[in-house]
Amino acid sequence: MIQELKASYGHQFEDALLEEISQVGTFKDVSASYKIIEIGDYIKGMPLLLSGAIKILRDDSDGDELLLYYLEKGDTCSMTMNCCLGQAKSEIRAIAEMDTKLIMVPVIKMEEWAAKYKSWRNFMFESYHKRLNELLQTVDAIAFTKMDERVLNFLKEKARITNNTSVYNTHQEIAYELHSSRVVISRLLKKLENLGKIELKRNHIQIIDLN
Amino acid sequence: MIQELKASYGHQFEDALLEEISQVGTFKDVSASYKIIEIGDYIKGMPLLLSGAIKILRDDSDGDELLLYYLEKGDTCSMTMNCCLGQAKSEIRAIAEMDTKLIMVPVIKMEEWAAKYKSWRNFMFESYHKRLNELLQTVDAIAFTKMDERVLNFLKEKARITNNTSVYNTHQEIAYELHSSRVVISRLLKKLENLGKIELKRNHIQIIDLN
DNA sequence: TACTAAATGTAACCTATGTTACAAAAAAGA
DNA sequence: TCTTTTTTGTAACATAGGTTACATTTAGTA
Repeated sequence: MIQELKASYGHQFEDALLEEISQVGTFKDVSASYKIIEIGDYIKGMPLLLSGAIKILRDDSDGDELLLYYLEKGDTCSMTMNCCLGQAKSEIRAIAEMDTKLIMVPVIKMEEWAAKYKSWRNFMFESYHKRLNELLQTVDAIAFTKMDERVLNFLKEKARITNNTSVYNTHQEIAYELHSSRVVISRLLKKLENLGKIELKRNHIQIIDLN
Repeated sequence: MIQELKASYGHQFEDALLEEISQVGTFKDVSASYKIIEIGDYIKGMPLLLSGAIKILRDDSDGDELLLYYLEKGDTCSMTMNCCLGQAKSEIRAIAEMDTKLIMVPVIKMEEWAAKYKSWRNFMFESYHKRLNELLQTVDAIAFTKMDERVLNFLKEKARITNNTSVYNTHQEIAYELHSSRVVISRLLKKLENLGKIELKRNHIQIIDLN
């Protein structure tokens, strides 16, 4: 574990901190589409991502879903950090987008290390910072851009995250994550196909050129 | 200044910290609709609100606007904290919603105090926390609720912030903040009037019952 | 008071997106 | 192979919200 920890966080954390993390943290290896956190869950630990990716989703009361952003290697979940301070229940759902390795750190350590290690403080602030900006981009996307552009951006981002020019999602799944309907997504995807940007297959979408 | 500072922050900051703040902070008294931060501005200080309220707005590239949330007494701007770490340019616009008193703290102090004072660390984390949640609510509003409900919520929130049952905005101004058009807002306000929830006057809206 | 500018009301129309319904194609099982 | 389920394609229609255009009202001010 300590090697993988160093590979992802060695450049920013002191050895003493890395040591402490490996002492109290528990290693987890979750497979794709495993549900890590559900809305309303009480948070027991703070995840430090080693590899893979996690998608963070928001629900409304009617069960409608919306993709907020992805977490990747070196990231942690600010929402989790949130829960340690104020109310303890999760406001979001976290699902492994692919096979993912992470370390769970007990929440009590957060505060302790914030006092003790400058690098940890910076890490926490930077995480909040990144997440705020990602949420801002989500706001931009839903407030200022239309669905066709959002579909395009979804494909781009998903291809980047998975490092694959094929996106393995059904139209229905994309509709859920963008909070739209299957018919609308099929329609827009067909347009993108006619523009020569993608090719539609069953269960996946082959990306040709998204520019 | 030290009295006003204590009134707003005395319960959460140690005396030593309060003392330091009053040493290095500069007191500002800005009047309603004063533009405190513009998008692209370089941030020189971190604002601590003593009284009044500030609205935080997001723009897209075409100049379209969107109200993100309000800051009130005891709040600070997480976006500002952001700028000290990563890139220094502001992603948002901040405008005084009413006459507002605040203290500007030099950004260098942020880091220093985070190491020195536990209460300051907590304050910073809590600010991020609050802001993340407020952004989440903004996401909810634009993703999951329709314009009529958003108008209603705007009126509620504005009335709460200003502590006044009259909302002094033109329909055009509301349209800007909700990223809609004047005609649409007029239409929806008229519906609310017909429902007996409000009364429309020139330049302001009298709230009757928003439930 | 008369003129001008700002704010509001309203109709008619347009467009993006969502909904319903059903057919066709592909994959998975039996 | 035959049957069933999942996925995709497509038409027809509904609706919220945006746009244009113009009238009316109100407030400021010359």
